Amino acid sequence: VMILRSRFLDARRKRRNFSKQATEVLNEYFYSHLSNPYPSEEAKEELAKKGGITVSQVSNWFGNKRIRYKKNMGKFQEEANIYAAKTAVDATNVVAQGNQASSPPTP
Amino acid sequence: SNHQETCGSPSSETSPPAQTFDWMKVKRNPPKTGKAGEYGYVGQPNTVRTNFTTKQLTELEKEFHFNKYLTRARRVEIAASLQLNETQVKIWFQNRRMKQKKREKEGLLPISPATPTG
DNA sequence: ATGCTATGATTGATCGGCGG
DNA sequence: TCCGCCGATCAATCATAGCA
Repeated sequence: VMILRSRFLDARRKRRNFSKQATEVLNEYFYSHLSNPYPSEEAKEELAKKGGITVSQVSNWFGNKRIRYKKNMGKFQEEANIYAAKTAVDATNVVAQGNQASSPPTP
Repeated sequence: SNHQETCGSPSSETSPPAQTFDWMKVKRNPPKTGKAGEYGYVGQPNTVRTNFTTKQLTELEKEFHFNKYLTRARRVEIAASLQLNETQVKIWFQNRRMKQKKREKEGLLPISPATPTG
């Protein structure tokens, strides 16, 4: 078999989990835009900058997050509640929202 | 430059952030890549992503370095040569071009301004 | 060490929009 | 009207990281 899957073991060999900061920023955006978690290219750049990761990584993160979220919504309820409380800027009621989707109130 | 999509029918709005929005219901149609071609016809859509062999990938890569874009004629040749559909060859080249574009873009400023956080 | 889950990356293929 | 391409995304899978 040899499982030609070898693929020369691409680059995904050694990966590092994102920092707490990055994960925090990404989740905040995701759950505060749960009705439409599709950040624009511009928003991705913003998130990438804040999280200290690349735009591609932001895209990958959202891609994985969306798929895994809808695949098993129940598993994310707890997480959803946590972030929903942090920032509630759901687009379902966006009418005249200003622009504060990002500005963690210093505790 | 994308869809807007308004929530379909989240049911009760007085519930926690557990609503079901349209994007959660999105479903892709199964691939119509009726591989086969060797022993005849296989009307049964693959339903699964085709796994290209190392050989096929090597040939496609080689061709890509020669030409980033394919002509109809060339596509037919390669498809027959590698026993793939013309569509698969076409799609492979499109994905390959996008991949190249991404690589070029990243290999330009992946250098982040120091991150002492480790 | 062993086993399972979480997660980032890769990639064949789809979706919608454009242009020829 | 049909076809190819682009850009974004989906969906399945790979391989490793992390935890018990």
